[in-house]
Amino acid sequence: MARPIEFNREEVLQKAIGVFWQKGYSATSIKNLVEATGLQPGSLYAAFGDKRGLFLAAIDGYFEGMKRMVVSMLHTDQPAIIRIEEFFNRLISDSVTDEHRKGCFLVNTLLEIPVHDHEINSRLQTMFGLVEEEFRCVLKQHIASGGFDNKQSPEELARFLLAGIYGLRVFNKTQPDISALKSIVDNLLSVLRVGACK
Amino acid sequence: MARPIEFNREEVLQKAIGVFWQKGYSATSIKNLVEATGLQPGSLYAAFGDKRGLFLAAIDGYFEGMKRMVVSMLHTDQPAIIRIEEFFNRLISDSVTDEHRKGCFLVNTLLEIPVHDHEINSRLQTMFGLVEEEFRCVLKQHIASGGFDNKQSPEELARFLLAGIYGLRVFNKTQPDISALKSIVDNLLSVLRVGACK
DNA sequence: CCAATTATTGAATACACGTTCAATAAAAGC
DNA sequence: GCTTTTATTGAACGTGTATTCAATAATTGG
Repeated sequence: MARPIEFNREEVLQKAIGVFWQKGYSATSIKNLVEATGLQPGSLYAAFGDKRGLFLAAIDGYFEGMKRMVVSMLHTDQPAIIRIEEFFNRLISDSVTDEHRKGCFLVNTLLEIPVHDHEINSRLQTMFGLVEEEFRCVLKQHIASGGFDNKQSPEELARFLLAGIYGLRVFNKTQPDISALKSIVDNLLSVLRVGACK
Repeated sequence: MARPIEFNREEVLQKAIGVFWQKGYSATSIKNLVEATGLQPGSLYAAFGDKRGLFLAAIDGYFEGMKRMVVSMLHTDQPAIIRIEEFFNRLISDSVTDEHRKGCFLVNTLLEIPVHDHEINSRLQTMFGLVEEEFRCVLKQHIASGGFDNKQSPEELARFLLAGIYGLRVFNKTQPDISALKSIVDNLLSVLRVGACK
């Protein structure tokens, strides 16, 4: 027995993600968000608290999509090493497809927000930690199937691949060149095969 | 025959770099800069035009220091591969030393500023291009001295190392752990040695 | 149809922003 | 010492900011 909410929260959130993603937190104004979402300030504040609350919701919403992508690429029935290759191929095609070259919203946020902002940074740490764990898991499977010798620990390699993702996303900002990205990925993945030539 | 300037432009610029580096462009206010430099708004505007002008000067000033560092590490009389190793060791020690974990000012800026800002982005592209060229040069020397076979082009490897730097700088924001950084660098540099086991 | 309840509106608020500029101060030439 | 020139000051300006809130609208239960 009350007036019902007129907007779709998920749609509004996705539009807000788009704005924060493209402009960053500081450079995004409430006016930008009002225009992008079609909601008035009051409705935005009723739904998300304040600008920071909406930003936190945007981070979480973005990560949901990212997690779905990571899981869908890394939990197939193909050999572990192929799954990792396909993951990086997907990363490349997403990078070159994105005409605004926004990169990864979470990486952008990581570099924008000062380290003393623990609320945001611990969130990001958890999120990247989950991706790292996915890689560890796949790498363990790869090792279990005789992928490479035990000189290479899955922990170490997962970290290396994570840093590789970071490197690719930043690189794509300066040189959005598909063949350059491919060559970087080739070199990245060559590390996974080094055990084979001992 | 006029009143002389009272401040040291270089000192002021270094202080401005510090502020922009820590907070980013958008989140830095003129008030922040006034407090950090000790100059009043008018003097700041007389010396650098406006906020953006001061930011551009800050980028340039930062790159000067960076270039000096890169050249000093990469132009020694040691073997090429050792110079690259020492460069990355320096990168690690700088990363763990920096208590505010500000990372690289230029990488931060690259991710903050939208791609359509050509003035800033072309500057950054040039700067990173110069670093890449330094690596290419060292890698050519390494190849010339029989470092590895010709399957590995210096162009490709220089790009890979550049992406490696990006990866390390971002990684350090989430996990400022020296042993993790070292292991990433080990894996990075292992790519340079892969030709040896063919 | 009439409360009761909640959503929406968008003007209003208080403050922070980047920038300017008239007033003042400090040096040098004559 | 007076004029000229330029640097410094910091208040003032207009605009933009995030946020609030009284007024209004839409729905439901009685």
